[in-house]
Amino acid sequence: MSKNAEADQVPIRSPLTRDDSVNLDIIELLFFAYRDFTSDPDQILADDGFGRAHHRVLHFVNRMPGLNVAELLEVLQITKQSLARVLKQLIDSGHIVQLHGLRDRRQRELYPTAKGRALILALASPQSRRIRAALEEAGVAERSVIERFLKAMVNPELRTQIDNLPGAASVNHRGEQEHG
Amino acid sequence: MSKNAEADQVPIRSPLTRDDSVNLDIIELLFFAYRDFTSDPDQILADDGFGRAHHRVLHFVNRMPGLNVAELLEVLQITKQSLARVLKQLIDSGHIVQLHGLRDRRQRELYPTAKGRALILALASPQSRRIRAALEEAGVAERSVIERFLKAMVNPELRTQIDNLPGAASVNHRGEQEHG
DNA sequence: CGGAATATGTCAGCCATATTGACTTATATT
DNA sequence: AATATAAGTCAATATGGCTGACATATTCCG
Repeated sequence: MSKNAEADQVPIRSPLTRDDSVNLDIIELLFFAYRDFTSDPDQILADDGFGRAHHRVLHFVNRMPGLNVAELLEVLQITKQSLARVLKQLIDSGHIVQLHGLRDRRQRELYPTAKGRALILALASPQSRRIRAALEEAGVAERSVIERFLKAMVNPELRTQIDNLPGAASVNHRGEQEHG
Repeated sequence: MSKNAEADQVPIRSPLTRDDSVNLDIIELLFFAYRDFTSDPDQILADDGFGRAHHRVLHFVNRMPGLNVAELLEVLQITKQSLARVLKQLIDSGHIVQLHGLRDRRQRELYPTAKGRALILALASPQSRRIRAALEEAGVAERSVIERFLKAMVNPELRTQIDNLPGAASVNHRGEQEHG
């Protein structure tokens, strides 16, 4: 019953192209671009026995020092059980430290150490270089074009996450305004 | 000992911003954009008990019908063992069929069925819609700007993969734009 | 022809990252 | 004092990767 018993197992020989009403070029380019983009830091991370999950945690802790666990989970959109192992390793390795919240001692504020700051800079470096090279190579005069496009790709209800990042690109959309 | 015993477990309180010599905006936007971009098809895939790995296989088989297993592995940059389970399920479910190669009967040429073609279109639809909306919302007049940038993000030695795709965007670098 | 190389498939085990659900501990709120 | 909240933890499960080893069919080559 797992097999499909229908008669029409006929192979379709025509390639799906961009003219088939869907936007395959960019779909595909996003796949390739993101794959190679994320491959840069992998070697560096492997030296510490880390993976991409560690990278993301480290990134946002560096970006918003002092954020608590709930806020981090909100940004990453994962569960606390998923975060647990990764965060524990980053703390054990001395890349991140936890402090009790001042207002609320139940909360744990997460901060990078000098080691954690150094690592995220090392990880960002090749990615940044790749982006700079791509902008130049593609002849993109205004970086904001790319920023606006990428931001517009994000689910509207999650864009506040981006806006809340310190010094984040305050890229305006057309006709969209944030709500307090 | 696994713990870092150094004295400098001092929390760094200054956020890392774009001015810290690295290109954090776009790094971050790529993370958010890709996350939401890939989330679109997940619901549809789940209906068939599939995941993103199935999506990628289905995509490239639809894009280049008749490609063989080795070629597919080359494009996806994974091992045959990783591909095996996913491909088997897509064949069992009647989304993909295999034919013996004509020149070389050892090879298996992979083709989508009508069912497979229908599914990839269903998966591409929300992604395509998202891209179209983002281009408009960001006020991107020339789609080729985005295409050039994304392509330039790909490792040079892998760009031939993109160029070999049928009807792929023949995006020139260095701003020499031409459209279909 | 016969042996080597190749394309594919498969078995087994491992790892990383995610999930859900249930429960504990410390602290805050009412 | 009771309840709610923030965080941590244990257990089980799924997905999608990986390596290594080996089987089978087919092609290539001497």
